[in-house]
Amino acid sequence: MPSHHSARSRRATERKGDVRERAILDTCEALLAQKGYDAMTVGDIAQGAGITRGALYFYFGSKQEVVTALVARTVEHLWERSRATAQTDEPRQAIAAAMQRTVELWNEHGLVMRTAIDLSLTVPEIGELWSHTADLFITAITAVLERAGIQAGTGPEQASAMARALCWMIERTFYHASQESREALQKASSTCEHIWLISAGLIT
Amino acid sequence: MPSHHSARSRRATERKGDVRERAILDTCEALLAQKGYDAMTVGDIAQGAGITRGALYFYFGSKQEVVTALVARTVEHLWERSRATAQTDEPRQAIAAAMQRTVELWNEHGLVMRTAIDLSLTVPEIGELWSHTADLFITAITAVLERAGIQAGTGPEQASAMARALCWMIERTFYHASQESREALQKASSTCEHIWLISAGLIT
DNA sequence: AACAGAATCAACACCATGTTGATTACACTC
DNA sequence: GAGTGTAATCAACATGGTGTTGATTCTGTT
Repeated sequence: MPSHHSARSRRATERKGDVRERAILDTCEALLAQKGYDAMTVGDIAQGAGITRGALYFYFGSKQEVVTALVARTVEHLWERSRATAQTDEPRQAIAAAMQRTVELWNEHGLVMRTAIDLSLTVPEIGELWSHTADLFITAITAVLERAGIQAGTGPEQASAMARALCWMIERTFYHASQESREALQKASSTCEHIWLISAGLIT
Repeated sequence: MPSHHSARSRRATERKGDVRERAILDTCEALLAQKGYDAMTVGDIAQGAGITRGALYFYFGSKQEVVTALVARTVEHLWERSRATAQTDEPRQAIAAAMQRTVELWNEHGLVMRTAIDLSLTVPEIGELWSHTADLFITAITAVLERAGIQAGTGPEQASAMARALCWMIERTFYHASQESREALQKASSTCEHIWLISAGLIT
């Protein structure tokens, strides 16, 4: 159990290890795209990063830890992006903006997001990360629904539960579409937006 | 590559191997519930079924093949059940019936269905089985939507695409709820039904 | 120069998968 | 009921990937 991550904070000059760590994560992302999680071996990652397996285990405790770090890095982006988005008052605009942002996120990070979803069950840490991310989205959707006049509350037909279902709809639809093509993703986005609008009672 | 599955059709008296095969699948299902796919080893399955690893490899070519067979067995049930359901003309009734049936399916086979979904990416055969199953549902949902007056067609806001999104919403919502409890499942069902009804324009 | 800690690697131990070849149980023919 | 082919079984092996260890080299600091 290496103590790296605890005190890796600021440092004037970038440590050599930080470069290596980035190289490892980058390679991991590339290999994930090429061969998928199972087929990708620790040796592959090390080789891709230009070091030996042993050296890799100096930075990360296990294969899962590498992927978890990669997911964490990506998820950080999502949060950042979410915060940056201004909260619009008008529900219709808010929905359009949210969907637009989601398309961008999946276009950029679709691969890692899919991997995160796949590993949520088997790697508890990743499950944690992802469910936290989902909660952010669900909260946002809930707010929009309530502003659109949907009754607040936790009953099965009230804002909170509906937001949850809509969130899963978007996740899964984008998950599949992002495997296809950008066009599929765009089309999927339209469909989800449409259902969201209807559910909010904003169109008939 | 054993030739079992090709000519295993009818036989007056049940072969000993058929019993074993069932025992293997049953054990696999139990272990899946206990430890999950990764933690479950071929040795565990064999032991649970009362045979050695070698014997297991006589019946199945690999760990993945065992799980695939288990998924196939379960999915068979789904299809059967789907066929058995009478097609109602009245959309509201059709939707209620479909959701009711879906709750039952997830109550009975939630574990295997979750595993199927998880392994869809990594095990192509399972992906095939599951996507075929999903197509059945999507077709059924499409039919209901059209009967309720949603415009037919493949555009992003027409019946087919909407049905797909609704299907994924149901799949994912039930996937999560079935990990919680029967009550959660029931509540999730209400929410999904509600959104489906709204999307079909049957309630405001 | 000398020391500390960061970084590296070759070699090893371990465990799960899948394979092989030899052996036993079973059903069916004559 | 002896004989024969096929179904079923298993112990032993080969392979390959993971994670560990201990010794060694680099790099910055005083």
